[in-house]
Amino acid sequence: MTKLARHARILEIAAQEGGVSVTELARQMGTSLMTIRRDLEELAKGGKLRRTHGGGIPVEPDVARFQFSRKQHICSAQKRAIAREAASLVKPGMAVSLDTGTTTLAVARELSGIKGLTVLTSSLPVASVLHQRAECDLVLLGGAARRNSPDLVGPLTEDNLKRFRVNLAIMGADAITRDGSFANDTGVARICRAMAENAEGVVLVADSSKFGRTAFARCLGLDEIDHLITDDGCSPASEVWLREAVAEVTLVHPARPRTAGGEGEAPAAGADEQVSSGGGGNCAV
Amino acid sequence: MTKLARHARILEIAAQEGGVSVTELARQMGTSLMTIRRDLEELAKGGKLRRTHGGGIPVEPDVARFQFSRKQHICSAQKRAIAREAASLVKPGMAVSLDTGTTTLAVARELSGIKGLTVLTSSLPVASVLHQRAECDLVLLGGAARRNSPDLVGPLTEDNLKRFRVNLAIMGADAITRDGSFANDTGVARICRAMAENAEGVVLVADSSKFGRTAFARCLGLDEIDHLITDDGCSPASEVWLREAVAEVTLVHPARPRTAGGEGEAPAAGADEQVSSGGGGNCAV
DNA sequence: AGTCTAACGAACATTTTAGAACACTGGCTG
DNA sequence: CAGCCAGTGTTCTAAAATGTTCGTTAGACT
Repeated sequence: MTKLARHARILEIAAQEGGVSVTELARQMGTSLMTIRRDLEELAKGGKLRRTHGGGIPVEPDVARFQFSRKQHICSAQKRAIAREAASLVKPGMAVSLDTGTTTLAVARELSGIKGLTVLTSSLPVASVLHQRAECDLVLLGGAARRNSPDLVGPLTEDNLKRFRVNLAIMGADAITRDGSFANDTGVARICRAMAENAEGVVLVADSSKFGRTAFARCLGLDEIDHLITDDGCSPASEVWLREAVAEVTLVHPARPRTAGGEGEAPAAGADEQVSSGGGGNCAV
Repeated sequence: MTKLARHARILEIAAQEGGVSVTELARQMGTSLMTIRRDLEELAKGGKLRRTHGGGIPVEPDVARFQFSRKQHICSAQKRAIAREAASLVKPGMAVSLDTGTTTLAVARELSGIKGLTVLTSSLPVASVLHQRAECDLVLLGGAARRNSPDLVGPLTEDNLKRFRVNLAIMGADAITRDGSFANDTGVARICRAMAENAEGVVLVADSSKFGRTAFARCLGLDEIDHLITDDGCSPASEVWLREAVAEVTLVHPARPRTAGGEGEAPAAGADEQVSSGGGGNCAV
């Protein structure tokens, strides 16, 4: 085996496996360790590989990243609990649409593992979470990219939505009042309405901080919402009118840790950076 | 698993999940807790991660990332030169469409600074590069997300394309023969055709390694291409039939450093170009 | 507020790897 | 043919990485 052949093979393996080890390569190619080291050194010098102790890894994997404002750590425990509840409504094989927002993003994270899903979304973060999940068909709605927000709006998005029917639309809101759910952006509100129109069931996910505040654009009337999922932090008064107007209301209790997995989630809204020790349970976003 | 490989993985998980925990990472990577702690310490020291009790959170948690295959570094000098040449065809105020591929991605990078652009794309990396560029209106075509590639295909994408007319379609290819340009994916090929149909001008960007190889799905005939931009590594024989079939062909010289403006280079039609006779050169992909 | 658990980080022991120096091989050129 | 040279293997020592133990401390629970 010639040097160039080894180099090519090393790069191939590195790309495929995500990394190579000197000892493993030497064994595989029947050469000495020193030879492999010299190979790696050369490849690293040429920028084709990143050298590590004991081996090498491919150069920076290419990522497309969409950055957006960082306000998402707010109410993370509540959002996580709400998201779990919402995800429990999604059954294998369903088609669901997710609109933009931090809470729906949390839902997307919880959807992993549900098989045979088809997900329709206008949110790039949601798409990013579900992309490459083997069990999920992902359809990204077209549209104009909002400048400071990684999601798509506009007539194209709305028209695209008309082409699909989903079992469940899971949507967020910036504010909820007796008059319905509201968003700060009219484009987003229109998407929200379009999603609701093309879904059998409409689920609204929103932490309790959304009650009693107000936002610019109306999305949905409370009577259009089939199921509202929020946390137990809303005022008793709100709960009364909610239960009157919305077909089904679920209050989740984020503070109370759940059995499986053992996640002791940080309770307070102020504790934005707590990563609890337990299982992977740390949804800082 | 080596140290750097772990570091990369940790950052990846942190970005995707919104946080990591020491115990979880140690279990997942089969190392001791202390090793993970030292990893996190190092990452935190480098500013790549914020350390928390029990784990860490990404410094920029609010990022949508789409990972894709790591072959971008291949022929990067050629691609860059080609991209510059292609970008020089784009004038302020134009509407252009970009299809998927590493070369078109390079073009997107070179487009920054051109004012008043409207860009239409089915590629998430391209979108990510252009997103938040103040001078650019970005329309992402809807569609099904391809599993191992961060781009969108399918009937929705094709239909969406029909709604727009652009001045220039800038497209890549996986292979180019006398029969035209080819892609490895039929969906991508269809998008390519749809883009060409709705554009006043069609520019094909492809490094010379694409010649003489073959790919599965045909995109465009050579007569449908208004302008082909490639590097000087293609064989003289290829150059002959290219110039016969394609309206305009530009060969760029990546080795020869260009002046700052990037536009000064002559189209090199008659210029003495030392074309390496080796055929595709050393470009693997 | 007090107690208890889990995480932390320092110090040390152990294993693995790096890299320099030198020897060997086979093909090539003068 | 001798010499050269790139590539390779071998040996050895320093350095790096990792695991383990243990006293300390930050958070979580009551």
